[in-house]
Amino acid sequence: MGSGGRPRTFDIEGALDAAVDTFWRHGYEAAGLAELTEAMGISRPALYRAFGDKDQLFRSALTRYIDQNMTYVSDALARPTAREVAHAFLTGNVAAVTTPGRPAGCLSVQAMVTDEAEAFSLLAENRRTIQERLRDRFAEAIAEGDLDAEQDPDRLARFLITLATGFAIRATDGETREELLAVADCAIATFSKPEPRDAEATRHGTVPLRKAAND
Amino acid sequence: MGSGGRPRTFDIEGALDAAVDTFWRHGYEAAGLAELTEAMGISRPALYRAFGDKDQLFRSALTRYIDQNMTYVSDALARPTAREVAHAFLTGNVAAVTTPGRPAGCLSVQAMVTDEAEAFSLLAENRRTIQERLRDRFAEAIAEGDLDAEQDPDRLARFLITLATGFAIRATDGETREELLAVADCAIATFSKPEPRDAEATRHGTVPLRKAAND
DNA sequence: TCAGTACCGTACCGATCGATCCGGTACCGA
DNA sequence: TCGGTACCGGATCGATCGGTACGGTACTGA
Repeated sequence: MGSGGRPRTFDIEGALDAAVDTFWRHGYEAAGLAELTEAMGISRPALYRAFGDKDQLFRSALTRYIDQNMTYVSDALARPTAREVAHAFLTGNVAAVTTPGRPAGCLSVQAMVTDEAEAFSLLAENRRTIQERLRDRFAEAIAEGDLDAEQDPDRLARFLITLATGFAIRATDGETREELLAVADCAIATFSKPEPRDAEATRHGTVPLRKAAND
Repeated sequence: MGSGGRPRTFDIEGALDAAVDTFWRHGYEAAGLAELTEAMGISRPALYRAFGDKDQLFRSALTRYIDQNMTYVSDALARPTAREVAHAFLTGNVAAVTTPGRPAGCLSVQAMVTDEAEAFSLLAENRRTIQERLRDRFAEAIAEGDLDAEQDPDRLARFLITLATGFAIRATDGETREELLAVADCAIATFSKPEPRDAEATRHGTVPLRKAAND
């Protein structure tokens, strides 16, 4: 029983990186097999042998993209205060979507064009996962007294995710890193501390309202 | 020489509306001729005779979409205070991207997948135009004393556009209108008035308050 | 040496893409 | 009545889509 066979003649991770770049630039539908194989430097059958089909290749590429380009999410969540979490998340996102030498925007948003394909659910699921991690982190911050108790963790998490998603689109519109960072600063103000002595000022800076329905 | 010819047998505006819906649901690339012609109820050659080619059809559809579904932008800009402008813009956008019976999201964002096509520039240009109108409006608000003079009109406009763009994506992720409205309320707090002391009625933003002092 | 295995890539598959050819038809003014 | 014109749509175009069949090759263990 032979365990061998002809060895692969290309670097599979290098090829995957090229696939990430291609999907990132053009999205799922617009990235054709011809473009993919040319960027990856391999033949069409080699792609199918190594990665399955186009959909599986995209899933592999998305996983690698998340591992390599969204580490700022975990980094942000590890910050000690809610305000720092929000700040690190937004600035990290801006940096990621405006990295020189890489395609503008975010693969998770850029590829969303997939017309009700299976891959679509992966992207929304990724955003939902990050949103849940942010929400849990802000709930913790409230429990610790780090964040105003009147704030809704779910709403704050949604706020950050929505803004970050907007950053990805705006970056592909040509917005610069500095411009997006300035926008991020607008949002940080939402994450004020309880300010026990001057409660009224805190109340002014935030907007207490009906809590969002969560499902 | 005859000026006539066989009359068109379909409603060209109705067909265009169907095209808007199809592009809205699937984006530019994913909306195929077969799907378009079926939705529009006309044959393929009829489409080309009436609208030119696919690209020109999309431009016509985008124009009609803007005319019919983005009136909230002009409405928002006409509000008396900067805070009301911001509030009306964001809530109007949320309503537009979560209208029951219509596709979730925004055609201008959904169709952005067009792989460096000419149509792409139209979409970014549309966002830039709106951003400029908001910026001018906020500059005016500062001049009138309606908005804190330390605010940057350009940054505020960018902030709203970015958030609205994010709303469009998040709506297609399945976020509900209420959830997005709650997020919008987060952002309204940024538009504070020059004199923070008398600001008490910042509830859920439904009741915009005019500045008690002069202007 | 030789069967087994997994890689290689040329050439090709059916389906679908956007776009058009062309014979037929309905309306105009002369 | 008739030439001119513009719309009608079935049939079809070449190009490209995602995906594969297949003959050839390089490595394994027996």
